[in-house]
Amino acid sequence: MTNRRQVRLKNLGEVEQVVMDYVWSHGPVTAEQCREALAPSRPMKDSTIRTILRRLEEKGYVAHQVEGRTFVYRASDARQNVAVRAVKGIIDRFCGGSAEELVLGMVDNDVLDRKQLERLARKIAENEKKKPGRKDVTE
Amino acid sequence: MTNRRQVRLKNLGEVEQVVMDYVWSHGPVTAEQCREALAPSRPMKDSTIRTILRRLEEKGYVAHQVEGRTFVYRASDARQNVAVRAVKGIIDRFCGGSAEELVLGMVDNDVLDRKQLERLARKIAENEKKKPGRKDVTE
DNA sequence: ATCGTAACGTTACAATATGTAACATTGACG
DNA sequence: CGTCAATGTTACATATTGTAACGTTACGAT
Repeated sequence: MTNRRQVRLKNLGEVEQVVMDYVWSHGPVTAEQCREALAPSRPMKDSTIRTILRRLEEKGYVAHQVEGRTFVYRASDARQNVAVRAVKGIIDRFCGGSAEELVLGMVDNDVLDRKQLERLARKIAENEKKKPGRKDVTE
Repeated sequence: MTNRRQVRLKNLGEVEQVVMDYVWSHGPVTAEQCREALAPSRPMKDSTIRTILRRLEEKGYVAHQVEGRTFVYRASDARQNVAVRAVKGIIDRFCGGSAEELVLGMVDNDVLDRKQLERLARKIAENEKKKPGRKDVTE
């Protein structure tokens, strides 16, 4: 069985978030590319962006590989999976593990409307017919 | 229409989380009650717990009212609503606002399984017929 | 009225997290 | 061999979080 335990990702600071957004939307980048791209809205010295990237790597958000003699950073995991893990953390901390209650709350709070939820249910159901029994634990 | 903008709640530290869990599960408490209840697992000096509660109030998680000459603290909002707001924050930061995508990801990651989702859809649909436009989460 | 004490007010301090960056080293290339 | 790009190392200010000492105040018993 695959390892279910996901590393608890630490929270991101403001700039760290900005950098991650860039990495997620642009794919593998070097520190310099990153710096230049963010310069208009967020001017940073070379060493600054490198520190950020290094810390993001320590936190597990990105990984780098050496290409020639430059570091190319890429996201360790898709944005959405990170989001899901973050939500998982919230569920553990606030809801005693009940995701169902949370989603119910999301509907009640208009984070997710009924139409969306129903559409989701249908979509999932269809998907289920085509490729049945994907890693589902129910019975 | 009522104000939809909720104050962005700051994250909780470890002890802060513990204290909030206590307040959420036991209702209004004084600093002393809180201290005594948590003492077994988390011994704290009187001034310590009071500092925590004060900070929680600054962060908007609790509010106090004076009862005689004691402060009685109570949660400003139900645990579940806080969870939902936290998730909302995640959606903004990671998913560009798409809650639907997030929930889909939750299904893919077994945070929420298909049966739960379908049950939710049904529940919501039923509820919709009886009292359309329900609001508020009963904790 | 006085005083002990419960309850709050104020201030502090260490550890960590976060943003920002200077300065040092090193290796490929002209 | 020297330059320069790219990385390595170290620093430092601010904010957050956990923990707590010390100060002030006023209710209630004597």
